[in-house]
Amino acid sequence: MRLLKTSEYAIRVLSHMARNEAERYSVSSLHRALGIPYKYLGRLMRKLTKAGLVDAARGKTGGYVITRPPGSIHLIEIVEAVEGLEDFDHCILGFEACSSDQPCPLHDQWGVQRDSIRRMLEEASLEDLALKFEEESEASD
Amino acid sequence: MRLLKTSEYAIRVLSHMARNEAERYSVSSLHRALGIPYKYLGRLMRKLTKAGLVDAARGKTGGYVITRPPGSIHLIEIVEAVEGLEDFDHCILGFEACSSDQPCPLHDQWGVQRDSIRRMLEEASLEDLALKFEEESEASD
DNA sequence: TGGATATTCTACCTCCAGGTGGGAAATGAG
DNA sequence: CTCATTTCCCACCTGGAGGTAGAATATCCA
Repeated sequence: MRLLKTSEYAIRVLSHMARNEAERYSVSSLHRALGIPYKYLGRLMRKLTKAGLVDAARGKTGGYVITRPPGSIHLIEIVEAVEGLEDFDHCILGFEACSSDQPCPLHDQWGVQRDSIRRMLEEASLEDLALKFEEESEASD
Repeated sequence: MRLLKTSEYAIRVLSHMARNEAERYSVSSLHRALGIPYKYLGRLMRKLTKAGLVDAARGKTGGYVITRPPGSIHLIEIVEAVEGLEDFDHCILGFEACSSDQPCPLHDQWGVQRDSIRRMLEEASLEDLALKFEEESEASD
């Protein structure tokens, strides 16, 4: 009952980048700021680039930038890009045929839970997260 | 956002066994009834034996039997025996320090979801599942 | 007593997430 | 031009989930 670690990483990276929308972040600066393993982070950023969430520039002044306004990027999109959403349609008891026609004993209950989680990820934007993080760092001053 | 396949297997096996509380089920009969890979199922049954959920008997009339009344065994116990409950205390954004004192942006929302799922698994017993399965097989007659 | 049927054990295998290492290729600064 | 900094691409390693193979051990029954 959790996201893949890579999805967690992706959300943390992007909400960090959302605090300065226009700034170019290098892998090494993100690594220093967030403590995510350097090499692994590089591969993750490439993945986010291919997914169109960030833009990459090589060379000395290169780095990554968010492609769209943070308010328009919701967590569900990040999760989808990194690990896909297949598991959100998965029966909690693993029955292939489970559906509203042929429901497993927990079908309805689990459906409510799953939709609720999905809605949470659909409604939370990077801007929301970035703002909350701002508040926290101000509070700790 | 799903249980391990092994937890799904375990729930299916045990709710099947719950339909005839006193019967001894061999691995091969469970394999035939449920389609779970034979050898893998053997290892799972050994695990459930060590967890105390079933009792094993060797030899010609041997097999497995549920140790306690199905109404007293809840899904959360099965999940705990197979995959543990660590992930149920895990921050949705993966922050180590995330707590009510130092909440991540989604801490409260995710807490509600997580507790709700946990409660579903705590309240559903093997007896409940077995009864529902009975209803289904009657309906398909 | 011996065979048939059952659990049990050890050892492997494949696949994927997570993580590491070495070097390419691109690009701006000096 | 040269060099440092960056992204990019390659191969590899580890651990765990899921799955398979073969034999050892225990028990009933004829």
